[in-house]
Amino acid sequence: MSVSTAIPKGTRDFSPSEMNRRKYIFQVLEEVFRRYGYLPIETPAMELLSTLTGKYGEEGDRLIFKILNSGNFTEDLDSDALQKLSPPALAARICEKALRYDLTVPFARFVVQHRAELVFPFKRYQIQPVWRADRPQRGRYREFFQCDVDVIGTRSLLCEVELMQIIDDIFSRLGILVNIHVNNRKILTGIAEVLGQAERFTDITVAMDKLDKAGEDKVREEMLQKGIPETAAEHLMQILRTSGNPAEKINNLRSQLQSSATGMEGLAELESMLSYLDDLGLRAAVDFDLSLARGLNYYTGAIFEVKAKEVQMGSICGGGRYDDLTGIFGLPGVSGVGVSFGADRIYDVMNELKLFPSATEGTSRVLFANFGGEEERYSLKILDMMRRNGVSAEMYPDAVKMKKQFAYADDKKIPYVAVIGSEERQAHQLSLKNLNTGEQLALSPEEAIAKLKS
RNA sequence: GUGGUUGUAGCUCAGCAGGUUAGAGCGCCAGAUUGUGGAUCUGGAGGUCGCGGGUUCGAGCCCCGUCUCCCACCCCA
Repeated sequence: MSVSTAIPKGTRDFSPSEMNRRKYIFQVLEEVFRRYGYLPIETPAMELLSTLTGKYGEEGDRLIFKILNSGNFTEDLDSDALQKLSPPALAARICEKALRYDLTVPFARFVVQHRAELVFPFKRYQIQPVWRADRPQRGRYREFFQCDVDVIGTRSLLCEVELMQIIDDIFSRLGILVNIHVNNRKILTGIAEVLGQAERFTDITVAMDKLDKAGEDKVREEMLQKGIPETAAEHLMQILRTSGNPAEKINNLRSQLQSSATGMEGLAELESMLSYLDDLGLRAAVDFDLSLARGLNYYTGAIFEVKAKEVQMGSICGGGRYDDLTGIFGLPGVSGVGVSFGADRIYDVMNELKLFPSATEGTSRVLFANFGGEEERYSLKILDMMRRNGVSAEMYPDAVKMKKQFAYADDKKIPYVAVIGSEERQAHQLSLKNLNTGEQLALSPEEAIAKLKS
């Protein structure tokens, strides 16, 4: 009777070839992040539950993985309390830790905690897994990597512009064609104000966000259900129908949102950002998408979302500006902006489109065949010499049939096999066979190294 | 949290109206004269048909329960 080899729902093992491809994505991200002046940090997998709750909206709170306290955690609970407490209240009593849900909130906590040592504006990147107790499906995992870049400590719109450049840079390097959707929470606030429904902001944005997926009727229906007056819903629909290129949309909205100072400010910000981008000329298509809202309720300014053009998949990158995320940790008035790249979805997209370069398959450059005895000892020396000269090399550990050793090289996609039998050893040579072309040459160790490094 | 779907060899799946020792392809292992792979040929190993119960002379196939997988909604990377 053996224990099941199953792993928790929504988690995955990664094979060597998958890891090679994943590493490739991380390398590209990291290289670009560094090129724009961002530096790495890491934070723990778990945070105090109180650090995380209340930052992601009601839905988000439910999806936080909580960690049961150690010891006798029911000690101060009578059975009555167990029955009566709501799930969140009970969780607060018996769980003081939780797995991180994203990297932005831990980052805000980090900034406040280490503010004395940091140089502001602080630019950091962070590539770590996060956990969500969501129900898994296509492109959705319970454990996945986020790759965040954020600047905190400045309100400059140049940061938004820079993040857009980073997004453009990364996806063009990876070869993924994308649409970048942008909007501004202030514009959404303005719309809610103009509708006379400022206090229903969240309900309105949540409904609006579904526009492209569900359609007008469903959105209208949801709003009425949430108790928003029909006239306001109708007015919203009219505003959402604003069409044209970004500049036209902005102009059109200006006349509609005149009475909202916040809304006008959002439009000005967006316009300014887009004009910088016009100068810089991004490769990706940038679309002002009025229905883009984003559920994370800490965003206050610009918001972004990136979707792959050729694959049906949720967003592969998203983010925005948050004005007061550090406030709750005791440092008010510090504005930041950042985006998060979803490495796992990017992987899925690239896999589907076969975008991984063949170099990511790589392993050793050369396999030394093992003949055992004196030849084995001699081969080991040459092998060591290869490694000291920067050639990734390995020797088959057993002196088994050549057929089997060659098949191993073939399976591992090792391009060369070095054969050193008694003849080669006496001649101080090795037979180097290229498995792709079938060509086999008798070379000195030095010549072989030169060949393998080319 | 809501709705739907799936569960047979390591993988992808067949399995006729319930009837004898459950199949295929791929993969794996071993050979085709002992220093050369990816091809071909030959042979072989491997399954308590998700789990529990029921109906039946008899169940992979029917019924009930349960778990699981995947998909969609919600939300998001």
